[in-house]
Amino acid sequence: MAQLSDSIEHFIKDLMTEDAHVELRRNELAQHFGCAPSQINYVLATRFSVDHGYIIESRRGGGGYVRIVRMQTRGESNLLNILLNRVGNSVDEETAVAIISNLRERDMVTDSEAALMRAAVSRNALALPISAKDVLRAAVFRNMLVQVFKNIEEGKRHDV
Amino acid sequence: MAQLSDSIEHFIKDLMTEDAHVELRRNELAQHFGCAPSQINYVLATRFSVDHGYIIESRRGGGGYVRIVRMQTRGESNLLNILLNRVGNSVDEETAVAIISNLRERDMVTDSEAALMRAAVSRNALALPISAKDVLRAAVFRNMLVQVFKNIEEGKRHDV
DNA sequence: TTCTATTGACCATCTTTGACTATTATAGCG
DNA sequence: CGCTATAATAGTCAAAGATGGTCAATAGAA
Repeated sequence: MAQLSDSIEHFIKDLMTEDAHVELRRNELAQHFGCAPSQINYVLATRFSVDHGYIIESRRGGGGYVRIVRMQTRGESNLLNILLNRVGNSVDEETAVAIISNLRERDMVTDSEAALMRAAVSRNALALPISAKDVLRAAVFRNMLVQVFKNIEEGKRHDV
Repeated sequence: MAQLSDSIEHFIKDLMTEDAHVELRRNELAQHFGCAPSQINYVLATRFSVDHGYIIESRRGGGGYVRIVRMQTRGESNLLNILLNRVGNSVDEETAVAIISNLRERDMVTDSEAALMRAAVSRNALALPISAKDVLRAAVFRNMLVQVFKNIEEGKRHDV
């Protein structure tokens, strides 16, 4: 069944056969397919999620865009999902630190990056008068994990 | 998608590759880009703020000008204190992002590190059912700032 | 029925413009 | 020379324009 969503999905994937990322105008794409703009979001959410190995970035306003970035196609994208799952909605510092060490051992982050991540999830960073520290840490950490994997795919690790 | 604002930003930064400051006529620049003069102010406000590491000086009337100066600091430990102070107990995302881009421009963090930091302070990371997001962001961010400087100190930036 | 897909109304964010304001230099006047 | 009018600049701010995001209701497929 050539659903609209499927067509849009294939259209985008065709655009990505060369490059690991595309940038497009949500409204243009919607117009091209004669559908509501929010349909594009639906496709992105259901077919280009982190689980599927993609990351979406976007910007509103004049000159706005939606960028779709493909992450690993091999075992590691699976690793990201495992880690995100492990983290879930709440992690303690010990676990987070362990995961970071693991990423370092796999050489997926540099020493500096690992240190930065530890800084962000440390007790100290989250020493606030709120009780949900683990929840918070998980939210921050998840975001950073996704970022790490995106960097790897974009080949941005060996910069400067 | 070279936005007008982006073009103007790059134009100005190109002018500054040599010198740490440029002086220009607002109206001339606006005419060069075929836009309203106030557009220039918009670019200055959004891309050349103090948090981005620039200072704007200007003068009206005949022979008026706009001068853009890249801030310089004596020694990095001093900068750390300035930034920690700036962050204080609460920062909004915009400011945090500006500071991160400032660190990047000074080549004090790599692209990956900057991206990690952005991930940690993003709205998304802190999308929690608590109201004190800015406070929280400040806490996380302060910790990362300290770490950045520590990384530099330890000479660990130029890692594989 | 239940899961997936579509749409539309309403929201958030970023950019660009224009009308109005503020400041400074200079030419002309007394 | 001192004052004033005018011209030449730049600044502010709010409105309009240009995008994209969310979510709940509805429709369609399995």
